[in-house]
Amino acid sequence: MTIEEQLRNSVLEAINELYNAHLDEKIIQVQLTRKDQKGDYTVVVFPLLKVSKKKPEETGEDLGRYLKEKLAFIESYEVIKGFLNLSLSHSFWLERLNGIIADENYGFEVAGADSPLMMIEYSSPNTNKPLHLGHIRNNLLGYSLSRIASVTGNKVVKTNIVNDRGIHICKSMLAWQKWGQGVTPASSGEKGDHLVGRFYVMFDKHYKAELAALEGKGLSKEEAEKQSLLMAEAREMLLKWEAGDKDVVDLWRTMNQWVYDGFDITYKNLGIDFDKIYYESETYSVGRDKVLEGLEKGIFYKKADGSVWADLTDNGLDEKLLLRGDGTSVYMTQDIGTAKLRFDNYNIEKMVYVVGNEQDYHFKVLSILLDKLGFEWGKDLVHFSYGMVELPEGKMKSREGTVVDADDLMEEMIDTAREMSKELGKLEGYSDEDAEEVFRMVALGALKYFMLKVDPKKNMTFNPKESIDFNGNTGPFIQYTHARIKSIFRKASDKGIAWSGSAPLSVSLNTKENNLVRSVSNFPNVVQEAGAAFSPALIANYVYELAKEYNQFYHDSPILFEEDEQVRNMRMTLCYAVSETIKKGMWLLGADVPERM
RNA sequence: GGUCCCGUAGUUCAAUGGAUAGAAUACUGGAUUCCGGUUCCAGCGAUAUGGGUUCGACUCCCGUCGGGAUCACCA
Repeated sequence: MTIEEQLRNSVLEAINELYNAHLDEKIIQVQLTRKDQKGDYTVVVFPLLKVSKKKPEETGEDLGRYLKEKLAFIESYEVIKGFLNLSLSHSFWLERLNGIIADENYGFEVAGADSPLMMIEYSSPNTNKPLHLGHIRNNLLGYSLSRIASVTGNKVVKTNIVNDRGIHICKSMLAWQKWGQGVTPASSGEKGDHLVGRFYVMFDKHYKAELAALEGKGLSKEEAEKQSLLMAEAREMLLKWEAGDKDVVDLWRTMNQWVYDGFDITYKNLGIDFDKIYYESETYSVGRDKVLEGLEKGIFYKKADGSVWADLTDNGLDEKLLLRGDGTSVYMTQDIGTAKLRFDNYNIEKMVYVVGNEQDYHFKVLSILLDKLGFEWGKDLVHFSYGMVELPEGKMKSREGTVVDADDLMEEMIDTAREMSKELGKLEGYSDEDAEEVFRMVALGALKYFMLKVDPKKNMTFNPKESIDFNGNTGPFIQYTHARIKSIFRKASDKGIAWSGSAPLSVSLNTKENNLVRSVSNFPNVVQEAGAAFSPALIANYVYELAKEYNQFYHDSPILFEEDEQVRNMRMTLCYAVSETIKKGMWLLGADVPERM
């Protein structure tokens, strides 16, 4: 039972005994006491006034007296306005501290055999262009969420749907055929996804030129689009692909493989992975079958040109295209098939889609369509909708070439980390490989922390320079704090200063020490909240706060220089607990912490 | 135009309906015999706007203004 739960139960008891009343547990508010007040936990008295029928101060006083008497760990209390602030005894906190460091999984609720299964989809790239900054936020959110879910009592399957077919893929294939002159990643040394992306852009350029030429002849934009030969060729290619035309399929396989090889490198560098990958090319036909089935059952309808639609006007939405006039599938079609396959493959309790908020409408529709098709889980899908990433210079626009490539960004961040670390010169004795590993940790830690500290729902501005600053609310600042603690322990063994491995219960704590123990002790609550709210940002903000608190403690408390052995052991225990908590918190963000940096 | 999301210090971000709206950065001033000064302390400075609900509103409701997304035989 957590401290809050104990307090909440005791408050309920108190209300029962003092006022002969019963209240719903939910309205009892127990929270950590604000830093500027004396105390550890605060009970908000206002909601109790209706049963106490007394003034807030008197009610708080009643409650404080009762709790202090009943709970041995309450040392003192103070009532300020409508708030009852409880101070817990130092020996209680110290005992707790020892319990925390003895438990490797403190704060983590590991899944058992009966735990619910959560499937989390993220990344979901198209195989026509390389990953960019927006994908990075997606991947980091998905990966962090999966870690958080895995330590809040869920079995987790990380999944990815690769959008490897469709008209957009045909565009890059066509461009390569026409203008590629047989170039390959091997022949050019270009990373596969970048090479294919280049041809996608090339198609677009030629297509635009063709449209301009047609419009120059007096055609309207719509007419020009209809008459475009390039687009006609792309559409024809898609038809051939769906018909299984050997040449087209061979080319598709070859070019997709180039892209996969490229993606693998990017994922590896980003430090993320998947348990199960679905390919749209393998799921779209399942979706098409379901759509045709729905058509037979009269759930959907066909227009004169043969296209299949869902009428969602009863749901307050529009009509939605499910199959084109020529019978080929669209995005929605495959998502129906993918969902069906997943629920066939796994005993999914909760399906989470990490997809940007520009697709809010799409998922609303998907959910309704699945429901209409008779899947009882359709309406329970969770669209984890996150905001766009912008740069200090403004929005990324592919047309204007201001898209930040994921590989380039990571490389630049690593370069910066390398320069900064070399200036510090704390890596003497490290091999080049080990040092490079540290540069990577710092660069990626900076990127991940910066992206994840922001509420996922909101749009954000990513500032690469600011993110890797070793000062401020950044990943490197947190990593630095961890490295410094590790340095203390190295120094201790150099100097032959032993650590007893736990804190003596008899020492007293100063305010900063007390706050630190309380913060470390609160870690499990933060993890649970982050799991419930699907919010890595809560973890990030917590870890930062902890690091900052630690630095305040560190600044004015001698640790190894402390002469009182008992106090020294307590402080070293505290240091250890903080370093472990920072490490775990950063792990939940998918970030590593170095021993030195 | 319909629907949805968002407006908090100069800037980037916080705040389960709870106390005097917190940080970071920038700027100004200060600390330090030291275990990693990439530290610590102080100052400066904000809830777009008008109503409503509440003991209590950045938070919930309605209006106005501003920004974004979406409403594709793109994904």
